[in-house]
This record gives sequence, structure tokens and C-alpha cells, in this order.
Amino acid sequence: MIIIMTVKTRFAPSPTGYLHIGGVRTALYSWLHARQNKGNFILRIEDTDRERSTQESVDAIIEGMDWIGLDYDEGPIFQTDRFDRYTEVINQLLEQGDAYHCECTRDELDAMREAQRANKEKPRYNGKCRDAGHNGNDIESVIRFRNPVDGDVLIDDLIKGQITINNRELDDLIIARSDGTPTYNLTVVVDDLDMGVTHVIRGDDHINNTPRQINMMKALGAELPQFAHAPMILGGDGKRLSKRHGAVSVMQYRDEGYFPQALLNYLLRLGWSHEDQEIFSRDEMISLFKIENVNGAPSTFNTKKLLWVNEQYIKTLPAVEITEHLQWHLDDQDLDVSNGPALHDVIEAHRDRAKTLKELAASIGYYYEDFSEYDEKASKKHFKTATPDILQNLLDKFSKVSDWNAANIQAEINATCEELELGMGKVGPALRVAVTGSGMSPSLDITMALIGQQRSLQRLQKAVEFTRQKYA
RNA sequence: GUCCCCAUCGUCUAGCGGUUAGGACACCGCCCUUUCACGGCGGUAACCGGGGUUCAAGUCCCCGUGGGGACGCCA
Repeated sequence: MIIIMTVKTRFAPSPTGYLHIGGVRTALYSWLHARQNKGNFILRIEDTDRERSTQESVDAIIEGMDWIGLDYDEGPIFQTDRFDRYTEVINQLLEQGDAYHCECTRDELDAMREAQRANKEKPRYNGKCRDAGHNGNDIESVIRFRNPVDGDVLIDDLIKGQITINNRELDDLIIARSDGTPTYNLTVVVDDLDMGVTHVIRGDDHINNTPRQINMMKALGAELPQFAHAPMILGGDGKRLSKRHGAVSVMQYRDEGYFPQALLNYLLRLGWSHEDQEIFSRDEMISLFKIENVNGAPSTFNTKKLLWVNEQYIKTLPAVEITEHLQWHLDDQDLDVSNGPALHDVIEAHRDRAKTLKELAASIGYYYEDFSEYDEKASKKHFKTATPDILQNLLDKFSKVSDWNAANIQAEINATCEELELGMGKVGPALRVAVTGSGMSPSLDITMALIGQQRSLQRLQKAVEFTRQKYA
């Protein structure tokens, strides 16, 4: 009989800062693995370090997960709610003889490490209290796990392959602080076991913790989950992306105008690929992704490629979906789009010329609000002595248009060109500055159709006056 | 320093013993063009070094080198 365990993965950040890119990627891998196996994905907040954990960070993580769209089936679970359970396990370990009280002081430990470093050795606990038999009643003490001394620990890593670490390299780690609170390595083990996590997917900065955790799991007589350690993401400087350089909050990517889906897409392709495909829908990600195919090597974050991916989304996503995400930027930029053309149509006209939602929002103001000044460079370049007459000619023709649409607008522009014996290049740019205030826009017929006849005529009138005065 | 991981164009990657070493981003040309873009076409550009194994090595093994990570009463 084969028992099929429900796949369960988790993302377990510590709330000591914002949710950053590296975290999002491991969360994505975990989420993907759970979703493609019809399993569960857990969000667990590892807040045992009460000194550094903050509510703001918890909120930021939840907000980030929400924005990026990685939904979880359980959680957020807070480790601080589970202290009783950890204590229980620590006591069990103590009773079993797999843990012991240690009375070494911090100063002693520091001196020990310093000496080891000076001796070109790997700093680790020397086991002084290992067999001292302290009961932990009198002096302030911590509790350490009694790590096996001999043999190797094998990790069959889904990404890295087989990793072997000799127990000689490990020391007896602290599982309970002197104030009685449990530490990370103990809590992860207990939680992953209790919660039935089948696949531990995390950053490879945890590889060194894994053998210790495996030893503890074994001491508890538990069955091991599968491990998958994803490589770090490096910054442009070749150093691991950290809060210090580059690894900004995911929310900053929203602020800069990226689609959550585009960020996810980029992150997915960073270290993983499927044939020559670059763009993956959510469903494709879920069905195509294989944790085993994740590259073992660290990769460098490349903003330009991310920008390109984002551009692809702007170019192809249904306008309604763009609107959903664009709204935040419209609000952010204080642009009210209720008085003007349908946002849908504006998006269609502009989607090919914006790489980010922020850019998009910033470039469509003239459809909804009148501008008070012309772009300096553009007006200088395109408003010439002949301009007033050209614009007046256009104005006269546009005034008579009864059906204001792109084709009719273009026809009038063409008529002016012919009448004045001018090329489009002499007419178009000035007209553009006149009706948009700027030097760039979609083609004029479409742009003006969107701006609307009344607004276009008013602006043209103003531009005629402005340029007449200028060249008077 | 010790241990662990990693190594193909500048970057992300394909390659799983026999390939003109493929794709994407970026970059550079050309075309399109009323602006800004989009787009189309083309181009530059890589197997870290040295030893093995093999008829044959980017692909397997070893040693260097380089990069990353870990070495807390942080997670």
C-alpha cells in the first residue's frame, strides 16, 4: 500500500525587515511546488527573536505576499504562539539525553571562538558542559542539543544534489536561550514536523543549518522532509542581494510600476528555464515549474531584463487587468481620469510606449487635465515662425469636423499639409505640442480623438495665440 | 582560516560524450516613422585554467583558480 502524503510547503520569514526579492523567490518556489501538487502552502512567521521582530515587519510581509499574489492555505502562524510546544520538545530532548544545560558565559564563548579563529580553526562550541551534568537550576544556563560526534549527515537536496557533512564539523547548538525562549533551529524542526511540511524549500544560506536540523529530527524519531536549497540572488556587485544593496522591499517594485506577475515571471526565470520561453502565465508557471530544474548556481539580478518582462505584460495584458494595477499609480500621481476618454482606450493607445505602470500613468495626463505650460524643449524645437498659420489652418478645419474620429482627424491634417504644401514633418510636431503640451504622444489622429474635439480646439486656439504672440 | 555550494556570451540561460555551442536581456548597425515608442532584419559576444578518462569532453573525474554562503543566547 502506498500512502500519498499531501505536499506541504512553507515560507518562513523572520519579521525583522521588509519582504525582499530573495524572500519572494523562495516563497514563489515553495508556492509553485505546493500548487502544482495540489498541496498546501503555509506562511509561518519566525518571530522567536523578540528583540528584532516587529509588527511593522509582519504587516509588511503580509502586504507583500498579498500584492505579489502568493496566497497561503495556512497562516500566518506565529512561532511566539507556540512556545509551550517548543518547551515540551526541549524537555523531551533533555529527558532523552539529547540535550543538556550549558553554563558557559558569553564571555567564555567569545574568548573560545577568538582563540579558535586565531588558531585557524572553525569557531565552534568546545563541548565543555556536554557531560558536566548541570541541571540548570542554579546558574543562568542555556540548553544545547547534543549533536552526534561521528558519522556523516547526508542531505538529498532536490536542487543541489547530494551533500555530505561530517558531524565533526557541527557543534552543539543552543536550542533554548538563558531566558528559556527557543531558538531558530529548534523551532523550525518542531514546526516543520508538527505541521507536516513535506518539502522544505528555502535559500541555500540555510544549507549549513540543515544537518543540525536533520540530527534533531532524527533524535525526535521523525521522518525527514525533502529539502531544496535555492541559490542566492546576487546584486550587480556580485555580492548577495541584501537589504544593504538592491534587495529593496517588494512594495518598492509596485511603487516603480511593475506588475506583480511580471516580477514573479522574472524571478522564476532567474535560475530556472523552460525551453526558450520567457513569459509564463500563472497557470504555466504552476504546471511547468520543476523544483529539480532550478539552477544550483547563484544568479545576478538584472533590472533591465525585469523591465523588459514588465514591458511584455503591459503590451499584452487585457486593459482591465492593467487598469487594476494602474489605478494605484493614478492615485499616487493625483490623476483623476473620470473627466476624459475611457481609460481603456488610452491604455490601448499607450501600451506600446511604456515600460512601467508609473510611466504609463505619468504620460496620459493631457487627456484628463489641461496643462499650463508647454514642454520647454519641445516648444522650442517645434514652435517656429510659421507655426501660428499652420495651427490656425488646422483649427479652422478641425472646427468643422462633425464626426470626431481618428480617420477624419487625419484627413484634415492631410488637407492642411496639401494646402500649405508642407510635409507631415512640418505640421505634426507643432500640432502635437499644441494639443498635448509635450513632444511625444501616440500618432496624432488617435491622440486627438482621445483628447476630444472641444479640448483639442481650445488647446489649438491657445497655441495659436501663444505662438502669434511669440512671433509677433 | 575551516566547512559547504557554485562555475557556458556583460547578464539570465539551453546543452545532459559527437552541436556551425541555441534562445532572451543589454549593446551596435540597418529598415519602418509626424514625435516618443513598438516592430522587422542583421551583428558583436561564452564553454575559468591544468591534468586525466575516452576514438571523441562544454558535457565525466581530480587539482587549482575564482565567486557565493555558513561558522551568534539572529533567522
